[in-house]
Amino acid sequence: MDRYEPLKIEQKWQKIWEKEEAFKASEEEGRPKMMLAEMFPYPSGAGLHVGHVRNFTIVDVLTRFYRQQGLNVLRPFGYDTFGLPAENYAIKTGTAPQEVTKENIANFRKQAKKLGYAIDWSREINTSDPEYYKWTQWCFLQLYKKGLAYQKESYQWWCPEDQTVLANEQVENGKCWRCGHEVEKKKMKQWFFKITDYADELLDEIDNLEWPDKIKTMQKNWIGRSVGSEIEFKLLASSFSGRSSRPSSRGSSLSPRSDCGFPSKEALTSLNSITVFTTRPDTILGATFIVVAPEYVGLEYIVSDDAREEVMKYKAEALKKSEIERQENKEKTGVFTGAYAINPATKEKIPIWVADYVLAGYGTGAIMAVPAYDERDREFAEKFDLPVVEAELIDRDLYGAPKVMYKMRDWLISRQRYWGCPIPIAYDKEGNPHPIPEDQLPVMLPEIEDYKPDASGRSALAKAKDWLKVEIDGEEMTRETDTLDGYACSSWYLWRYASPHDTEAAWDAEAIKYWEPVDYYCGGDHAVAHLLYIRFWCKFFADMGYLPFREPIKRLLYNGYINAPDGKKMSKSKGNVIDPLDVINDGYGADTLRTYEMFIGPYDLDAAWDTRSVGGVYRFLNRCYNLQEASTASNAAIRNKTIKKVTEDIHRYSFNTAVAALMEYVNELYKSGAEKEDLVVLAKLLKPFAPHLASEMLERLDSDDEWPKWDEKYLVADTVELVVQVNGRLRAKFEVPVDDLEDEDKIIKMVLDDKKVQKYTEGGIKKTIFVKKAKLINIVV
RNA sequence: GGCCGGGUGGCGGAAUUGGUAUACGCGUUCGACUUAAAAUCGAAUGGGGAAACCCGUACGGGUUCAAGUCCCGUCCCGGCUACCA
Repeated sequence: MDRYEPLKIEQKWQKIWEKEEAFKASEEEGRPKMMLAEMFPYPSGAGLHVGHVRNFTIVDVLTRFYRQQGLNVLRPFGYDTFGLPAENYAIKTGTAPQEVTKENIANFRKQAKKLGYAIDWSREINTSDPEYYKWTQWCFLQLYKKGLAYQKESYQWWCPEDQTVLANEQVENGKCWRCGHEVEKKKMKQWFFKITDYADELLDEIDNLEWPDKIKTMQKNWIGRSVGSEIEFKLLASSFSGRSSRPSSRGSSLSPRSDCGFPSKEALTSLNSITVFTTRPDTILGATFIVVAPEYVGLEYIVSDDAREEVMKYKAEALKKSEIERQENKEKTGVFTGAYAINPATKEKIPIWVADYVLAGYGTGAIMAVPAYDERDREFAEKFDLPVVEAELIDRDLYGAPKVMYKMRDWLISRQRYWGCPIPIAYDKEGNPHPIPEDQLPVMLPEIEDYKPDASGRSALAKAKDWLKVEIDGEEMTRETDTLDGYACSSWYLWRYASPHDTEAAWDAEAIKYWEPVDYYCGGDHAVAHLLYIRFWCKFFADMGYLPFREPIKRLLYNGYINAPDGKKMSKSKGNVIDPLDVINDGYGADTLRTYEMFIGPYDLDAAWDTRSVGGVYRFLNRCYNLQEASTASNAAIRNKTIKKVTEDIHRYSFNTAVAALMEYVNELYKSGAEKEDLVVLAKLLKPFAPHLASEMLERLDSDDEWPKWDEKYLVADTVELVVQVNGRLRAKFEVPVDDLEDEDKIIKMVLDDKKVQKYTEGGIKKTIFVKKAKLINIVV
C-alpha cells in the first residue's frame, strides 16, 4: 500500500499547471463560455484566511466542473488594493503603501497557488496599478461628461478617526465601517456619482436576477421607493415676523432636499409656502400641524422673532448630536417655530414645529403631521399637546401632485485620503473644476513622505506641492487632492478581466461580448454597496454604448462565514484564528482543506471550524488514494447513481452533500471491490474538490478528466423495497420485483396476505393507499 | 419596532415535489492488527423497554390515509433595517 502524501502530489501538479499555463483562457467563437469570479480580495498582511478559502473554493469547484464538461471557462483573479489598512500601516511605519501592497500581493498569489486554484494567472489585475487606475479615471470622466459625477456642498458623514468623509453605505450603526469610530456630520463640498438617476431601473431589474432573495430584498430596501404626493402648505402671512424682505407676489415654494445643494438667496427671501412629502395624501383632513427638520433650509426665514432664539438653539443642539445619540433617544423632542401654515384641505391654520424626528435628507425635509393615522406624529402630538383629529379619508390626488421618493442618496465618492485613485480633476484660479484630458491619464499618485491626513478636510496629497500644479490648455491649474472611494475601483474590474492588458481601452468590446456578463459571482460581503454600484455602472456604460448588457452578474452566490471552533467570529485579538496554510503544512494538504470547507455545511450558511472533522476528510481522501482495482466487481448501479447525485448537487450548489455522496460511494466500493471504471469515475467526480489527488489518480489510470454521464437504465433496479405502513406507522418491508408495482391489486393482495401484516389488520381494514412513486402502502384500520 | 432566515441525536449536518426521520462526517464504545502506542481496518451508536412495542424534528393546536415539510398561535436564535412620513 502506497502512502498518501498530499504535499508531494500537490507540489507536483502545481508545477505542471504552472508550466503548462493550464487554465489560460481565450475567446473561441462558437464555443460556449463560462465566466466565474469571486469578489476579489483585499490583500492584507495576514495572508489568506479560511473565509477566502471557502469563497475561492466554491468558485474553483464550479470552474473545474464546467471545464470538465467541456465549456470554455474563464476564472480570473485580482486584488483590490487601495484602502485604509495599507495607508494606516504606512502612517505608522513610514513604509510606502506601494511597497506593502506589492509584498502582500506576492504572498496572496503564492498562497492561492498552494491551494491549486484553476486561475488564469495571465489576467491578474491590481486596482492600484497605474495601468489599471488610468481606466478608473477614464470611467470617472465618462460619468463627469454626462453630468453623473458632480460636486455639491452638504452635510456629510465624517469619520474623525480616519479624517475622511464616508458614503452612506459605509456608515454602520452610526459608526465608521473601517475603524468603528463614531461618525459626525460635517458640511463640505464633495464629489458624488448620481446613482439616483438609475434608482428605478436598479429596483425594477432586481426581480429578474438569479441572486439570493436576501440580497435582493436588502437592495430593494436600500433603494426604498415610496409612492406619494407633494403637497404645498401656504404660510400664513400674519405669522411672518415683520421681516423687511416680504415674500413678493412672485413667491415660490421650496422643496429642498437638504443634500441637494443650497437654494439661492432670492429663492429664500420669497419663501411663502412649505412643500411636504407624504405617502398618505388621503389623510390630509387630519393634518393638524407641520414639522420640519432642524436642517430645513428655509427654517430661519419661517421662524418668528419671538421663537427665533429657541429654534436656533434647538437646531444647533440637533446638529451637534451624534447619530448614536439620535438613535438611542427615541423620545420626541422639538420646538414651535411661531409660524403657521394653511391646511389646503381644511383651510385651517396649523402650527409649524421643528423636530429631529423629521429627517432633512428624505423627502422635502418637511412633513404634514397626521397624529390620527401616524404613530410618530401621535407621539409628538401627545407630548406637546397638539390636536388629534380623526378625520375621514379623501381622494389621494385632490391637493397634491403625485411624487416618487427614494431612500437611496447619491454616492459620495471623495475621500480625504492618500492611498486611493486620484480624481482626474483640476481647478482654475476661480475654483472651477476642469476634467484632466483623457490623453493626460493616468493622473499618477505621487510618492510622498508624510501620509498623515489632518482635520483640514484635504488629503495628504495637498502637501505634494509639485504634483498639485498642472497645465490644461495652456492654463495653470491646481489638482483635486481627494481620491476616489475604493468602491469606484471595484465597480468595473469584472470587465477589465476580459482584456486585462488592453492599453487602448478600459475593456475590449469583442472580448466583453464573448465572456460577459459574469455567469457566477461569489462572495460573502458587500450586499448593497459594491453589488449596487457595479449594477449602476453597468447600466451607465450600457447607455454609453460601451457594454452590450445591462446587468453585470447573472448568478450570485453569497457564501456564509467560517467561525472559530467556539462559534465566535475569528479574530486576532481573541486568538482563535485558524490559518489555512497551517492546515496544509501540518500535512493535510490543500485537497483536504478544500474538500473539508465544501463539506462543512451548506455554502450559504455560517459554519464553525472543527479541527477533528478535517481529519475525517483527510481519511476519506486517503481511502480514495488507496482504493485498489478488483476485477470481479460490478457496481454499475451505485456508480451511475453517484454520477447523477454529484452532478445534480453541484448544479444546485449543494457541495456538502456532493462530498457525502462520494464518501458513500467509496465506502461501498471498499465493500464490494472496485472496477477500473469505478476508480476512473471516482477520480473525475472528485477532481473539482481535490484536484491534485484526482489528477494523480487519473494519471495512474491513464484517463482524461471528462465529466462522466450517467445512464438512467442502471438506476432502475430489478427489485425494489416496498414499505408497508399501518395508520402511517412503518410495520413491514418487502422486496418485490419492480414490475409488480404496475399491478396494484397484486401488490395489495400480497401485502394483506402476509402474516406479519395481518397481525395489525385483524380488526378490519378501512382502506389502503398505494403510492407507486414512493413505493409505499398505507393501510388504514 | 419592522422585514427576512432558522430551531432535527452528544456535535456539524441530510431528507430536492407531503410518503421509510437522523444520509455523510465527527465523537463515543467494542473488536482486529501491534510487545505497546499511533495509524489503519471492522462492528455498534436517537431515547425508553427484557421483549412486544412506545416516545421522538422548539412548544400548543389544526389539515391529511400520511407532516421535519402545509396552515394558525406561542417561544427562542441569527441576519438586515431602524423615526424614510
